Amino acid sequence: MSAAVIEYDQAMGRWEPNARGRLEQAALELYVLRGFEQTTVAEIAQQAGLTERTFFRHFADKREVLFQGAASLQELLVNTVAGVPDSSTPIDAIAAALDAAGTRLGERRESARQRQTVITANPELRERELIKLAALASALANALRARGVSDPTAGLAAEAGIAVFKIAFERWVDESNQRDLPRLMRESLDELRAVTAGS
Amino acid sequence: MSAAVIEYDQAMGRWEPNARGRLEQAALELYVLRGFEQTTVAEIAQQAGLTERTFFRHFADKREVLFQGAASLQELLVNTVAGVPDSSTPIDAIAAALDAAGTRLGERRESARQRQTVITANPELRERELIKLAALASALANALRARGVSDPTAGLAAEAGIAVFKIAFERWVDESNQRDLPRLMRESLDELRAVTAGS
DNA sequence: CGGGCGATGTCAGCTACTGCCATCAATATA
DNA sequence: TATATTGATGGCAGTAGCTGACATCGCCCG
Repeated sequence: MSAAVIEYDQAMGRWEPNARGRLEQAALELYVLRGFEQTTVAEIAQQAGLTERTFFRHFADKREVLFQGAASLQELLVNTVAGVPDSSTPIDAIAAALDAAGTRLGERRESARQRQTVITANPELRERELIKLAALASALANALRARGVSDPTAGLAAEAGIAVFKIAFERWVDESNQRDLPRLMRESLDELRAVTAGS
Repeated sequence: MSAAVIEYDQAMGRWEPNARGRLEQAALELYVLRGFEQTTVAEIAQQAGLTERTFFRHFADKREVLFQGAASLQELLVNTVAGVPDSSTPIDAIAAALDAAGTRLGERRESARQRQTVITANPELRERELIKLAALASALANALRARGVSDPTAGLAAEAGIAVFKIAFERWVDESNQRDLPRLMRESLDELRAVTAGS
């Protein structure tokens, strides 16, 4: 199933709709096709029928175009933590957030895999991914503090949650197994509980 | 205590000793003085009495000059995990590694603080720091697997260990408290145990 | 119909980073 | 002692990411 490669090029005038979306799609296609480093921003812009300068008005840099979903994922995590019953422990709130994230990300498996293949193939993109995950951890910690969780605990619970997220997502991507992402999240969290208890 | 600002400049000929060390020192001084972004590689090289081209022969990029200690820290962690008694659990091995790392890093507190101030002030440097920490986690996971720890557990224990490392180091840097770094590592690990057990 | 306004184009410029080749100094070798 | 070799450095040109300044275009609003 080859994704349709749509070319816009110079024929299109200005003000065709959804410039940002066209740039995103063009970037992903080219990153998959030739690799991240071998793709220039000028090429992306050309394929989207725009100029390089316009690309940088929509995205802070060449990497950021791959991480547009991060903001809404962060919002999902924070809202989930905020919406959990008052009686819940910090780790329960984290578990709920991981479940929500797993459900959301698990929906479009193939596109997630494709994107992740591009990212893991390039150290610069790995760096960007890691700082996005760190931002998620920071937001989770804040959400826990808003629930009254005290400071070192909030940070640790958030970091531990993101660690589980990373491991579960990694397993989900490279294994060709049947377990879905929310299940892997729960299993990984249980394994973290087991390993920290062991001593 | 102001660090002596040594200038080499054009007067020095080639082949003055320790070019790499001079570049490191010049870079740190300028990053502290003017900030990372406001410092050009040409300026660093000039202050070290070298050229920009030579800088890039010693360091892969402008950020890498701040992360030379990472390799030896990774070695320390891996060796510590490898040297722990066979009877130890994974989390014990991690605890030992964190203790060793805390002792090592705790020795030069002021220079660590200075370096960390530069890093946290700049997102690009934060990204580099995070990928170095991810490399530590990966190396830790490998060291655990070499001890026979099975796969999801090894990765989770390693990630959890690095999470504790991050939190403890952060506390050590911004608080002006008396607790030393190894102690903060132990306390943070205990808090992680407590939070994961809660549910 | 005209003027404001936001999105885009155009252009010049800086800087990080690389490849290629020349040059230098120390060391090995004849 | 003279010379070849070698490793580190300099010099230079070039690419690409990214930015600032200004012009231009199309839409909307009065």
